[in-house]
Amino acid sequence: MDTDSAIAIVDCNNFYASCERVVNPELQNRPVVVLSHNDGIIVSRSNEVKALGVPNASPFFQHREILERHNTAVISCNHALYYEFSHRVMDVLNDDCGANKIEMYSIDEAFIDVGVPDKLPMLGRHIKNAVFEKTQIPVSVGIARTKTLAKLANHIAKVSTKADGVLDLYDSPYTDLALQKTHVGSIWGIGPRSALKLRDVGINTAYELKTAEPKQIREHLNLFPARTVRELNGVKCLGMEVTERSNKSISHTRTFGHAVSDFDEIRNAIFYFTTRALEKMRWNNLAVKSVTVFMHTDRFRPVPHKYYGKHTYKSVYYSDVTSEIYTWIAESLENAFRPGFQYRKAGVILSDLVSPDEISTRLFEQFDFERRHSLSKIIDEVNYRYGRDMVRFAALEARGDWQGKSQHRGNDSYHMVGRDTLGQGKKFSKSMRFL
DNA sequence: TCTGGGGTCCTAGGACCC
DNA sequence: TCTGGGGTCCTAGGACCC
Repeated sequence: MDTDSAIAIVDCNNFYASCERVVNPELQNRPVVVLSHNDGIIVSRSNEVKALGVPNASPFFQHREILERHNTAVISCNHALYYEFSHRVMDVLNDDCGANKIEMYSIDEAFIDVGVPDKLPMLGRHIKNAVFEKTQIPVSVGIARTKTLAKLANHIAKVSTKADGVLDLYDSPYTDLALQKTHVGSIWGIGPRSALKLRDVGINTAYELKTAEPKQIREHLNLFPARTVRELNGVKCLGMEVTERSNKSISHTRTFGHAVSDFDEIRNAIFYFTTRALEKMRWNNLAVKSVTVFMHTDRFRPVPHKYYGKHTYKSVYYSDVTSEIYTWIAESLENAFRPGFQYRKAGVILSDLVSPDEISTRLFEQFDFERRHSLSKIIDEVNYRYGRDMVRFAALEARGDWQGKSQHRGNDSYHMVGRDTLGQGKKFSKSMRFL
């Protein structure tokens, strides 16, 4: 790792809300919120909504009134749309920003190793302008010696009118001042729990954390915050992760529209989740050895009986064959399910993933395995081309009472765009995370 | 009435072995 | 009453991120 090179982080402002504004310009002059699945919580806010004091990731119903009073556009999330814009933004960064290396960190953020150019602020300004010109998505750019400091620079660039979206702290005399003005909980990697513990030992600002004894930090927190302290001091501890890394787990989980206690209904949901997760797994060319099924009762409101059920089935070999993995899931489901509870949420997690070339040959079953493997692939293909679950196994009941509803769906046409562009996303598939 | 979903990494502690 | 110590592997849960 080049210890001198500067790291920029480019972060899209209010990404989901910004995407919605690009495709619907009438939203430009209105406050905008984007809601999660089932319209449960707010996952993206325009600046106007932030100014109203509505926090991110908070339940929509708690803020409905104030949002309506301010004529806020309320929109159900449309992931296909955000994927599409994510690719567009990443393409600009790839082609047009003097990058040595790019790490796509999330759907709306990328770290860029920009080497050691003469005029970093000018480069930052160029990146911001280029992305906006070509995608209409506003971004902020933070530049520094380490990822943690770059994140801080970005944070300030977003809120400071003087910075106007670009801040360079690479060799800046203002770095310590910026750290003094920043609450320790705003530092990347320091969450609410750690911030409380640090407060107990008299550390409140990022600057106090920077100048703390690493040993003292290790005594109170764990390894990661200790690394954060060194990063605040300009020592690179977190490198660029440029190479594609395959997922360590793939999951599909949902909160039900209402409480469900019937086994068959839970079973339908679980097999539906499994099917979605397996599609994603095969799309990423992976096979699985461990599957987990879980279900639990309502976390937020009192129920007669609480229950958190979970079971992991560990196979002795890997597979990517739907019919086979269904039998593992069925066993986990039987183990995790207890009758008599009001379930509110359930899910499936695939872990212990590996690419199929590494699957050891199963001599005695080889023929049958190959045959079923091809069948799974064919079903994926048909569903991809003609729509979800056009072809499916008898175990899968696609629709059920358990499904919730999104009330604020807008134009659905972008769902097709998402499908068409799935392939182009491959090179960025490494650490895709979703809000 | 209405409280998300998809990830990663780290650690403490139990089980087991010699 | 006495009742090792060191190593490894596994797992559940915590913390964090977007």
